[in-house]
Amino acid sequence: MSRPPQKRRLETRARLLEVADAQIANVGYSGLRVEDVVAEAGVAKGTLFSHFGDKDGLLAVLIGARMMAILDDTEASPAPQTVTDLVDRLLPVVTFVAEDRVIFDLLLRYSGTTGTQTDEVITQSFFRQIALWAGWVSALQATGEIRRDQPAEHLAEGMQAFLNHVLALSFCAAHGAPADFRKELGGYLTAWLAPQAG
Amino acid sequence: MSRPPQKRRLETRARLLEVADAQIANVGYSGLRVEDVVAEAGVAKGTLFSHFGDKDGLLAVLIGARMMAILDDTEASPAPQTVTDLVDRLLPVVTFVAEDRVIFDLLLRYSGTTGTQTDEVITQSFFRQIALWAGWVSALQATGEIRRDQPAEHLAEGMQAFLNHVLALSFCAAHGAPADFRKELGGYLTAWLAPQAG
DNA sequence: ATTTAATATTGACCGCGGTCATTTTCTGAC
DNA sequence: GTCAGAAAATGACCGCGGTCAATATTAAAT
Repeated sequence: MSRPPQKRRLETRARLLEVADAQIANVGYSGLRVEDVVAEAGVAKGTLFSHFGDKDGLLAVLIGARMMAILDDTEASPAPQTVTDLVDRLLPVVTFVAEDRVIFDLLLRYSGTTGTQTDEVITQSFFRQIALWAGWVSALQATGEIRRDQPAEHLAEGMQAFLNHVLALSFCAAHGAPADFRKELGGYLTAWLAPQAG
Repeated sequence: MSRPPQKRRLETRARLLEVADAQIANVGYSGLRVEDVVAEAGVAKGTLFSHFGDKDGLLAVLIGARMMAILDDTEASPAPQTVTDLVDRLLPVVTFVAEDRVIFDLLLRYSGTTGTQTDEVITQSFFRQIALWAGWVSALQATGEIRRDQPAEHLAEGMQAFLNHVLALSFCAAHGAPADFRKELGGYLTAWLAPQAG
């Protein structure tokens, strides 16, 4: 039958993640090459794939970890008091996602799946982010800063939709997302989240 | 200086597109292999890349053409009279985009760029679609079916944002988009487009 | 007709992600 | 200790997108 993973396997996995993370700091997510990772980690190619399935699986773990770190910071910071504050709170995530097209694509790909082994972290980070935003929205609904005619979770998912949209357009065009973020997404969101009668 | 393309080149390009389109009917967009296309077209590999840059460039032309065909049909049909009608009018596009993950990715990638040679068609189709939707929205704003506090173009882009979001989530989850389309996107859009005071 | 220069095409070659039968290493049973 | 069997790791191999210096074709100039 199936036994728990052995010590050696866990060490190999940790070393692969460590090496990949270090190399990404130099060449970026798009520039990462599997052969370089296994060479520096001192393992064979097949070993990496047996751990993470494919290259995206490896990246998903690293990206999920960074998303979690960003969410840790964000949760530690004070809650937004206005819609403008709320939009500003999204900046760290947007900046990270805009760092590399690969990040955007992978978050889009893994964010909705029920967690398997490889995409566990990235999936959790996604739901955690929506929950965090919904909490903010709910608080601002109470103060009348945000419309009350829709549930906070619904509005939070809408925020995600707008964010994806602007990021996608930003990747298409030459300009990076963070620079124009406040103008474009800010305009969408403030209008959309504004209180309304009925 | 630069001369206009020669007859032979145009013929080669047309043949490549023809063959690729036929093969896609069998194997789907994801299943298309460059080597098969050039083999059946009777040209060398490098020729294809000199025409379309990369595989995505070839697919972009074909996808753009299909988008244009869908838009032709849609424009020929009667204009929507209600928000529900409007949501229904989006179905042909959604069905097409959901046909293959590659379509979604490529539309996202090329839709915002200023037209170069390869992505010209897909870019035009994007702007045409937004303009078409904006026209519908504008008409429904006049009859009071849709909120008037934002310009029609703004709302049309928002529709695009929601549509992308739902499609992305649909690709992540197991269920296909068209089935749940009316429920998810319809819910978002009707609430968002509803008239409001202020 | 011949030359000339731009254009169009070729096909050998490469990079890199991914596979899989084989070998090595570990763990528990006796 | 040693033997059996599972887990882990190996490395030769493959598929396929993409490149590029060399070659062939075309159209204009003389």
